[in-house]
Amino acid sequence: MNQISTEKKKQIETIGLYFEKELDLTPLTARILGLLIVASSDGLSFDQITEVSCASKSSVSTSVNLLLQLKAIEYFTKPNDRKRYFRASSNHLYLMLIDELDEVNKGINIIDTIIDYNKEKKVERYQQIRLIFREYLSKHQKNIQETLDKISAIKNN
Amino acid sequence: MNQISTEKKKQIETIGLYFEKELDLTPLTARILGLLIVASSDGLSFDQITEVSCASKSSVSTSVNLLLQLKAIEYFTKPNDRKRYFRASSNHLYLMLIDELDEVNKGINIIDTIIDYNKEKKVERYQQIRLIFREYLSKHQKNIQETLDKISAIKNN
DNA sequence: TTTTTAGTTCGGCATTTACCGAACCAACTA
DNA sequence: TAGTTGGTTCGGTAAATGCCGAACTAAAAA
Repeated sequence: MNQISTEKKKQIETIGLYFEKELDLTPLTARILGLLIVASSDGLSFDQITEVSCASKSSVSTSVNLLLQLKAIEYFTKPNDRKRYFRASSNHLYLMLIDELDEVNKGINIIDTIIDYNKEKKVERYQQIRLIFREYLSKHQKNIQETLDKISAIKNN
Repeated sequence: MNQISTEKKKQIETIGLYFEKELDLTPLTARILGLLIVASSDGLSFDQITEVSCASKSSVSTSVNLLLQLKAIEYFTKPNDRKRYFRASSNHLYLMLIDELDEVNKGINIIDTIIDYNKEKKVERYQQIRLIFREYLSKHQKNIQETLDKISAIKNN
């Protein structure tokens, strides 16, 4: 990762923006995650991250520690090398699903309340749309749960 | 909507927080949407909104106009009454789905890129998780698309 | 015609966000 | 032991966000 192509930089940016939204990360933290996803699985050192991300050591420190805490990234060491090398784990996908499931469950509670409010109201068409949306949420919930189960199965070998 | 129970206030808050995240609204704008969802379909006047939401006229003006523009709410008038009455439309659900579809499509592009990067890398387990996640996104995409179609069908009577 | 009503516009301000630099520390190295 | 390496901590700050109040406007009412 000495040199980095313009193409890859664009990809890092795109991936960063995506995770920034999905995982509620700051721009820099998301960019670092993007970087470590795109980077080779050999990992990047702290210094390489600061260099490529064009950020200060302190900011990188904060971001990296947050990502470690979220288990979105992990580190390893090499023999005769004090440095830690960071790489993306696959846990950010799992994390996103957990978050999403939580959000969907909230959504289900809310839509159920709203449906209940409007049980015998006039605007029937709206209620119909709400019920369709409710069905969508149920399917979505099931899809997430099944995916989480599959991933868990792999994690536990 | 002269009096408003503590229970309802809590619900408005909860709904507000939900739409704040899903539709990227400011706290106040989201609270107003929540309020109009919970309120009776008779609608609330501008003044009632300012009163219940405890916000300034200027802030309410900005928020209401944004929600109108998003078609998340709509207004109607009563004979011999200059006021506009606002109520939630069902379009916020449609809006959320459009947003979500867009996000899912971005996600699919990204995960495909990542899968491609790691085609012949060592950490096979990660790749497996990525493929499972990819499958989840496909299903999710299909679910959204089908829901949008159903809602469209109703909208066009 | 004057006043009131129903809202809009715009400048400002308090708070929060996102990042930085400088000082610091702990462990290894010469 | 002194210096270097690999980070961490913490105070500060520029910019963005989110809301407000005061002044304004267009239309209706008196």
